[in-house]
Formats: sequence, structure tokens, C-alpha cells
Amino acid sequence: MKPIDWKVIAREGEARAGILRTRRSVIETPVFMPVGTQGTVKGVRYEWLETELDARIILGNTYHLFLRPGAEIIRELGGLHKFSTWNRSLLTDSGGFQVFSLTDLRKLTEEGVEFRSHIDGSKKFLSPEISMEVQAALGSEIVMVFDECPPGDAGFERTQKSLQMTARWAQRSKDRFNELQNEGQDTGFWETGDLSGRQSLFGIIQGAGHLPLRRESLDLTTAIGFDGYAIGGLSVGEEKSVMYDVIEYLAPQMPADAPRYLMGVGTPEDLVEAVHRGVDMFDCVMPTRNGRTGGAFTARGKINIRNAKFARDAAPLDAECPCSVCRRYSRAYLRHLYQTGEMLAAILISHHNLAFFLDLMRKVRDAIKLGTFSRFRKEFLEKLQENTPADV
RNA sequence: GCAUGGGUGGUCGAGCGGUCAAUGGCAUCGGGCUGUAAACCCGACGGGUUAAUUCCCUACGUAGGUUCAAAUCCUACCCCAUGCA
Repeated sequence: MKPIDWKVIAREGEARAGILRTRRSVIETPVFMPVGTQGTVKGVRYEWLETELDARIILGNTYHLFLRPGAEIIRELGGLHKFSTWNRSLLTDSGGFQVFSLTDLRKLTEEGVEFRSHIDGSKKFLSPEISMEVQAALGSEIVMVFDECPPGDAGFERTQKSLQMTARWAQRSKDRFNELQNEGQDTGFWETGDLSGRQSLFGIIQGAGHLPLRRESLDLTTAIGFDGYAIGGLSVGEEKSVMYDVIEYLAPQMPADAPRYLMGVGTPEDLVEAVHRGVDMFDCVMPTRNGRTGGAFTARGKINIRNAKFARDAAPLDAECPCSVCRRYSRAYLRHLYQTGEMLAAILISHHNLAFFLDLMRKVRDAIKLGTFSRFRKEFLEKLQENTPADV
């Protein structure tokens, strides 16, 4: 029996609509997964994620939860689902990205990565094995292999060495993952229907902007074999066209019967463009981080609620948005909340942004199912550019 | 009325003869956030002008004065705070 099941139900060009079933929820793809690094999607209660926003899967992060509160406490309290009360699917990142983003605080070896905790500076060690152990304690539905994500501008040789190590780490991740499953260390075990009730494991393809290296990484990763495949190492400082080129090259070559997950991406435009090139899953901090810092996404482009021009604007963030924030609150009020430092501003804008992203993906899925995605893409991208004074 | 301290750019507050259009905080204005070290970071912030760290103008309560040179020293006046009558 398999831990997850994914079926394509419609396709248009490279774009695919599908149904992903995990032991904890049914997820329609293409899907956007809100990021909940520390066991919370910042500023948004699970009640909202479950009802209005209807997110079926969110992220958690190995590195952050490993540092605080620690895997042992979470295990003791029954895993991340039980601890946090989120009962739908979880995807946990392996800590691999932190190997990249905490570059000044780490020491990298074949064995793993020695970190200085960003919280108190203490020494911590993370390896493929430890990452799997932590993720088993978290009990997520989708576990990510522990990888290294080199900078976008890393040269060919350095990127190649990195991807080869990532492949070795992927094998070690898988080996330890299987042991842990067999030992019953997964706190999220949940037998249901025709699924095994176990965790699933995704491999990660690296290679930066070098297509031959992407190909090499793809071969190494698929040879090991995973339940799903992720494209890592994009949107880390490279040109946007490089990202699209890599996706366009890589996605169609990835296994057709497994979900394809583009890690850490992206803007509304990126999502549509990546779906167009064959990607099924996304996650990004953008809706919540920008939400906290005054940036709101609308069908006509981004707006910055701090701008003085919104001081007397009685219109909602996005006139076309059906979310509860847009139905009730004006830009003028939201701006006032932001300017006065009220936490509600961050909460409300994060909520709207998530609604916008999730709603966008619903429209994308509907369009693929109706065979109108190509037109939708064109119209959506055109409208995004508008952002004229009359609109904002 | 007397005594003491003080009046600086939107605001609070440094500066106490030249390197001062004047440190810094806040406010304001703008920009940026892509597997979250981020309720954060960066920039602008008297007016005009320039290719420019260029030049000009207006500014440190008001009015005079000393000096080559004053936000900085002196005199008078006007305000404010505290204390004493």
C-alpha cells in the first residue's frame, strides 16, 4: 500500500489538475501550501485555514521545530498534528533550506551540517538521519529529504558537487526514513482507506540554473525513487527567466505519475507560469510575510497599504476578492491599522493574501479542468499588470 | 516681582565660535520582501538647482551687537518650566 495517492484528472498542455490523497486530507492540485514554519501559519488561526480559506495542507519546518520546542516535546505531545491541532495534511521541510539561508552560521560536511542556533548561538547538528528522525516525530504526511540548496549564482562545479552530495543525502534520508517507518516512529500514523497510513517521502532536484546538472540531479533522484519530486534551489537570487527555463526544461522530464513540487515559489505570476510548465505543488512565505509588512496581492497587482494614497480609500483591498477581509474592511481602515502598529493589520492582510493565493489556485484548477487554462493564464497575467492609478 | 533652567528643523532632543542645512530617536513619505534568523529591512526627509559629495536661498524665540566667522559669545525684549515671595 502506498502512503499517498495522486491521480491526474485533467491536463492542458503541460498543466495538470489532479487529486492528491494523503492519510489526512484530499488535496486538489495544483495546490498552494501556506507556510507554517514554527507550527503556525503566522497571524492566521487554524479555524480560518480550515473554513473560509480551506487549506488542505500546510508546511512545517524541521529546523525551527527542532530548535524549539524540540522534537522530544512534540513527540511527547503526540506529534505536530496533535500538538498544534491541525488535522489536515502537513508537509515538513527538512531543514535543507536553512543550510542555505543560515549560511553564516553553519559548517557543512559530508556527514551533515553543524549550525549555530539563530536563537541562542548554541551548536546544533543536522544530518539526513536526524532530519528524518525529527520529521518522524513531527508526523507529517510529506517528508522532504535533507538537501543542500546552493546559491543561484554558484558555478557549475560547485553546483555539481552540491547536487551529488544532495543525492547521497537523499539515499541516506530514504534509508533512515524506511527504518523509522518500520520502527513505528512516525507520530502521525493514520490508516485510512487504501493508503498505508505511513509518511511519504519526496526527493529534491537541485542544479541551480545549469540544465545539464538539473538533468543529472533528476536522474540521481529518480533512481533512488520517491513518492513525489521537488524542484529546489530556485528563486534564490537568479534571474526570473532562469527559473522559468529550468522549470520548462525539467518538469516535463519528471515522473508523470508523481506530484511535482516547486519549493518556495512564488508570486502569483510565478504560480501560473509554473503550472503552465507542469508543476503541481507550491509553497511560499510571500502571502504571509508581505501581509505582515503591508503588502497586499490583488488581481491587478500588488499594493502597499502604507501608501498615503489609501488614507481615504473606502474600497476593499481587492474589489474582486470574495474573502471575509475584503467583504468587510476598507483600505483606509487597514492602512490606519498598519500605521498605528496594530497587529490586526498583519492578521487581516495575511488572511486576504492567503485567500487570494488559494483562490487563484482554485481558478487555475477549474480552468485546467475546463480546458480554458491557456486563456485564463493570458488574461490573468494581463490584468496583473494593470495596477493603474484608477484602480489603486 | 525675584531666582534658576530653558527656547534648535513635523516632533522630542544633541550640538555650545569655524569641519552645521545642523548627530540621534520618533513621526512622515517611498521601496523591498519567493522551501520564514523578517509584526522586518533599506532609502528619503528645509526650499530650489546641477553631470556632480555642484551652487544658491532660507533657517537654530525676536531685535541688535562682538568677530574674518555665531545655533554657539554679549545686550535688550518676548515666551516656557520649576522654586521663592
